[in-house]
Amino acid sequence: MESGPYDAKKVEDKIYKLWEDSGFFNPDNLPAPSASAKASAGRGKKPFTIIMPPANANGNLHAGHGLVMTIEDIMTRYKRMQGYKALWLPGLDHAGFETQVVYEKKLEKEGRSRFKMEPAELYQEILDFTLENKKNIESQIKKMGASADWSREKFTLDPDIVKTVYGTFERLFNDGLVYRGKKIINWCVKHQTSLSDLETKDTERVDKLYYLKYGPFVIATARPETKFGDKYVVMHPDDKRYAEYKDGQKLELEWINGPIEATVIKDDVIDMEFGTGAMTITPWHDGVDFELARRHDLPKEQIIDFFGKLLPVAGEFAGMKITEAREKIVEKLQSKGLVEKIEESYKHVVKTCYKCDSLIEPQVKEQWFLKMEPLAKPVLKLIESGKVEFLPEHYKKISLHWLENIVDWPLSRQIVWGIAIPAKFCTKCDFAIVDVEDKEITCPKCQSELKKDGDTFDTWFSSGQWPFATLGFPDGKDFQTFYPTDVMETAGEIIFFWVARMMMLGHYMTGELPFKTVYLHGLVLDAKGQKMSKSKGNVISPLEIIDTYGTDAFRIALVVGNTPGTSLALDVNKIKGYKNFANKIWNAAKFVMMNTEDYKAGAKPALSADQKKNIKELQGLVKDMTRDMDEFRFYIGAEKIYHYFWHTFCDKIIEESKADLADQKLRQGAQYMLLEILSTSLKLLHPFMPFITEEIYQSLPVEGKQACLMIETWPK
RNA sequence: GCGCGAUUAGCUCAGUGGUAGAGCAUUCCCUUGACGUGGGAAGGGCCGGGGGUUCGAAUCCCUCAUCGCGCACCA
Repeated sequence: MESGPYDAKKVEDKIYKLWEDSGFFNPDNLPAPSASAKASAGRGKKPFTIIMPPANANGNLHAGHGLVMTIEDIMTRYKRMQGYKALWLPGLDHAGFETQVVYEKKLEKEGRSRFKMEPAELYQEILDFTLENKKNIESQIKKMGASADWSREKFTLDPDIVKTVYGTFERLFNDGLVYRGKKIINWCVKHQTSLSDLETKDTERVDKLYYLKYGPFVIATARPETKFGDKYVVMHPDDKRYAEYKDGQKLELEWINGPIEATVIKDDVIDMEFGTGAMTITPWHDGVDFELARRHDLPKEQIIDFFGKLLPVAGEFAGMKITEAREKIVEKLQSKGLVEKIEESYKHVVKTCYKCDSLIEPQVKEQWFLKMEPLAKPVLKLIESGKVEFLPEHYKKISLHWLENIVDWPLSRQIVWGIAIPAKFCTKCDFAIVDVEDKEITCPKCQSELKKDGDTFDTWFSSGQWPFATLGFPDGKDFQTFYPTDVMETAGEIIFFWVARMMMLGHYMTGELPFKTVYLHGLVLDAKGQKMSKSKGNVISPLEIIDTYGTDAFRIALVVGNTPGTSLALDVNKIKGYKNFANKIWNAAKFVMMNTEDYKAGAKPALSADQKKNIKELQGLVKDMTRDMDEFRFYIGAEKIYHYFWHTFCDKIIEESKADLADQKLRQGAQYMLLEILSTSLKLLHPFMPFITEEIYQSLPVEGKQACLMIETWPK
């Protein structure tokens, strides 16, 4: 060991290489567990599997990734040391929409636009960008010390993954679960694609509420620019104010661009308390209206195009952006005497795109949808019967609630960056077929020409199949060995996006839930508990932290006191504290080595009562910590070994051993005890701080050492 | 509107029925041979309020308050 303080930079890359060269990241290369370990644990070579959440290959590793890599590496290293055939399968995600958004920003900066590019050209550019970032992220994951099996690495666009995704789509289609529907979807005008409900967020806004005269009625609306096509006026059947008007009654009235014929509809979705209790409907641009029109079999007409501009139905306003049109339309209505009043500050909530904050324009569009209820039902039962464990537990209720109220999932995205939907439509009769082999040319119904679907899948459709797709479903050897996996560890934020869908798609395809335990971590926030963001300038970059404090310090700082599901306020002072701890470990090891140069490994020397007591105390810690690790309480296990190592081993045991070492009768016992405690502590610390513990282990003068600490047996 | 969390030392958080804990921060002392990235000591909390169950409550139940989040509605 070198003198001076611990220098992570000199150690980490070297040690990572040692591990990679050892081949032990690959569970197939792990040595059979020693007879004693096997007997005591009774586990033999049972597999333990974690599938890494595929990291988005569109930027650098952030602190959240750091946490994922740390927690999953801790689990993997712990199980590996316990003799399990531990597989941690790494992966990267093309991250469809997310990556396209990142790339579009880049294009914007360069003064370019995706809309001026050929799709194939855009795809190629994003592919190059993604592959470049993929390499980058991979090396950054390695920097975190991830003991993942890189020989099994998967990318969401790998041909075998795409094949699996297509197979799933085809099966869903054949089972009648995937259907093509002309339904209302969330349309992002900026990104020119539809989005699922999960990809939108609610934003509170203060707008004007206009009270407009609509024949004998007054209707309240915040969006007068959508009202051109409104030919139906709806009220509650029990509303006494409108008792004289009958369902289906027709009325002639003056509207924005002239006289129209309107029809009265009675429906009990109407809230009599709101506005005047009467409203007109715009089925093409409003979910509730769409549903109402469907129930009453009313026609739907598009008013706003996909770029947010008014269509010819708006007459003189056609071609105008809705934002400019609104005031002008109101002016016209006022001049016609059709405005009763304007409420100035109407507080309401609007849907916005979760990426660009622009207003979502509901549109009716032909899309592929996935029927969710039949997929959710069996999973609901399995969750209820406790077939999957949630950490923290309350995510169970949250998942059940979501699954019970699930809505169909729009799968189509109008972006190039993604897995193409393997479907075709008839150019004449619009009949849709799934054509995975890409060989159908004519419509099976009318023999007309078929056209390829130009859309791509929602990226979560492919990542939702990740656990079984990565393992080579249906007949790969790994699938037989490692599926279902043990733990799914990911961010609580994506419980619906990802975890719930993996359970549904996994169960549908394989008949089994894809994992037994769901461990959900919270957000990594800055020291003040604020969300990290570039604009706030409070982003903690893992790479800079690693450079300054070392990976081990970063890792344990991420874990101590971080209970599952709870956000973590990450303070550099905390990391600094653990850097000091790394140094403490280094120096304690140095002390032990300096004082055991003449130690003769072999027969166990006689120990004094104090020496025995110290070893016994350590065994108590081992027992405690093993239970903490088994129950996923890494936050407390890490703290225990930290506290023990520093304040018991260093402050008390080492100090007291100095006298023993000077006494020839006690020296051998002291040496034995120090080495025993040090080597056991290194094992206990290894999952949290793999680099420094491995580095010390490599020069430890003990018998029966393994090639590396990584495959040592977890103490008993 | 419904639901889910949180509320414990200055800060960040552990602790689910048995005499309040950790880390950081603070104060004082120590130029001791592994380490000053260190050592020793100290101060600091009616565990959000109220009520209940219990021999005993930070912990279980009810209720209120504040903060955060999710879902639904939103003409």
